[in-house]
Amino acid sequence: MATMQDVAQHAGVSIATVSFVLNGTKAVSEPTKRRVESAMAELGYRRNPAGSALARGRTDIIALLYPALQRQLHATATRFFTSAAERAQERGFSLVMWPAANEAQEIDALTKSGLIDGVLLMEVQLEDERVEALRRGTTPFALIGRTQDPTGLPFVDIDFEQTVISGLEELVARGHTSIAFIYDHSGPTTLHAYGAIARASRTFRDTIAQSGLSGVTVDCRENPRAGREVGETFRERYPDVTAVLIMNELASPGFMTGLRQAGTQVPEDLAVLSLVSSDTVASMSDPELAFMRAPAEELGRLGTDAVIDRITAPDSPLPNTLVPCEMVNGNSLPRLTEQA
Amino acid sequence: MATMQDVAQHAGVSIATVSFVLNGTKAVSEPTKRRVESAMAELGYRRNPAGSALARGRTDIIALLYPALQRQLHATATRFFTSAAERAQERGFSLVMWPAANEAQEIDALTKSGLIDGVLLMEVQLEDERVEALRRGTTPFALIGRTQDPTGLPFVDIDFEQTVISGLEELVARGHTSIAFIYDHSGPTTLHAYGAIARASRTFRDTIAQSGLSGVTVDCRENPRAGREVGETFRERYPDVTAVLIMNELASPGFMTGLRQAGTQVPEDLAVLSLVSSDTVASMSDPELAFMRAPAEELGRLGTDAVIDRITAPDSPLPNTLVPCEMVNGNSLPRLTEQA
DNA sequence: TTGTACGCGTTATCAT
DNA sequence: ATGATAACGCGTACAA
Repeated sequence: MATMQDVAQHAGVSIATVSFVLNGTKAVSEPTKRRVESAMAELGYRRNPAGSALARGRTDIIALLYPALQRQLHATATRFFTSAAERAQERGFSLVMWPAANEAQEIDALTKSGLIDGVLLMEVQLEDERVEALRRGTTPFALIGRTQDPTGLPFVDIDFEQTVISGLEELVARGHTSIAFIYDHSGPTTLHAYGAIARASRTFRDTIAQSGLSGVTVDCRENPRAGREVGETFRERYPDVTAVLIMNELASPGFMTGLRQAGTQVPEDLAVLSLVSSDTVASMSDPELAFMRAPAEELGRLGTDAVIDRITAPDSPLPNTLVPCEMVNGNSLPRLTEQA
Repeated sequence: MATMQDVAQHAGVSIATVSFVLNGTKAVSEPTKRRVESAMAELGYRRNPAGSALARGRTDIIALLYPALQRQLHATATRFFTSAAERAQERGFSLVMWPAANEAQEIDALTKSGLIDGVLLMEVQLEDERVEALRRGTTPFALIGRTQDPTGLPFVDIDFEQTVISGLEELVARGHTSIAFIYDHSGPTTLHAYGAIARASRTFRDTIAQSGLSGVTVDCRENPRAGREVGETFRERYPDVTAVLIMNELASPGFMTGLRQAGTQVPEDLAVLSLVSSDTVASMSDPELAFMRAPAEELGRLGTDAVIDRITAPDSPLPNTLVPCEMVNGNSLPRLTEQA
């Protein structure tokens, strides 16, 4: 509750001097600096954010927008959040998770509220009205993910193209030539149609075509029950397929359960590789899933850096970093040595 | 960006009048009220939160503290968050999820920062230094959960006692007399030792003793892999047990997988009821788990109401509401009619 | 190097 | 019923 005024009196200096040592705004002689600092310590002084915000026109608060109301907040998203928050703190900002904000209207309300200096948007769709809303506005922002044409937008994203290619290589290295790709097809009419899926599925199709492999795509909604249904009929519907890439973290445990239910052995009858997943979910299945781990921590950090850079240096170049997933071995793929 | 000054000029009134109509502080004649309101609309005026916070000494921001860094943010927690945020908005507050804050020190930093009017604390342990920190401080708060002796603390919580009793009744009604209770025993030395587990396990023991049933408790860490290990050896280690209560959402899918791996049929060989869980996780297993659904939405609302009441009416009685879980049928219990 | 003084946007008191 | 105006706590020209 002590104010700068109190500190100034206690140290026998003016309020301006206190501000200078607090913010490093101007040089202050060592002795006075010490006096001020010990006065602050004694009084337990803390800067009042409201006063500071009013004077500077900034709050140093960043909102992480995640459409949790519709999408399940899965383990991967948690890792984004915590790493982003840590990085923000390192740079003197508070990053908090802001609820809702699924629609452009809510974005406008949030940005115009003045409470927020910047926005970090997750789960970006190919066509995303929230991105348009941010673009129209003046609040600094960055995307974790990207729209169809991210030109002129600051973003960091998973390198889905590279991830799918790497995943396919893992399968091909094990001799597979008939491969299925499972993901949620619900399409651009739903919230789930984010760029991740569009980019990954396109890469799958292109790579399959170029390499003379045989590939099919299989639809599966993002919940365990849907995964189970697909798993139960998979062998029957796709008898020639020997390997699966599944990019659907929430459905993957169900899928594995469904396979087992139908007597399909993994990896003997079917090899499975889960794309863009996490240790927690991968280890729910038996056998434990081999998976490509989402680089959540790194993207959280990079995303936070991107927003803060937009805030503090609006003229800095737009970041557009892509980070691939990292392969983690499980027991749902045959061992490579068998083929080598 | 329009200020009250702008609105006042536009409407031909004083800045004070604008404030009055904005806050309903004092009566204003209909005609002037209209003029002011249309001026606000035209200019797209929005109150500046920093200015307001400075003048009122309040920010109208509530922090939801969840130790996401150590604990997985599971589906149930998401439901808490969204319902709490909704309720806060209805009452004119912003509720945001604040990262970290696992330790008393972080609580102090947060509450003294002045950014926050109130705190809603989740995952409360029986002995919780964070609660002590809140108690020492002056920031209004409420708990979702409770400590060993919650006297004098504002809290809302799941009625674990009732939930366990109801769960046992479901099993007894199906003729089971030898029952296991699976949960994480890691104990008071870890973060996981929160009141939920302590209360539930005590109730289990007490009820078993009083009713002449046979019961055992089984340790299992909160991750799918641990669940699987327990599942794989369960039948062998506890051949007489015919029914299981499992209060460990993260481990439950692994447990079911482990049972199946070991050839243990559910519910024929073993009936399973998951306590304090969610649809998403319950439906990951096959057969789908019968479970007692955590009343997350209701607790989120009640918790938010509790904090806001502490803020706006510090003399109001301390809330201490308990809400039991609701039974949801799955396929992991035999049908009741078989026994009736 | 340090101090004075004004402005940031709102709220609330005290006049009128 | 409405208007002037003094806080609220901090940042920063501008002065000294």
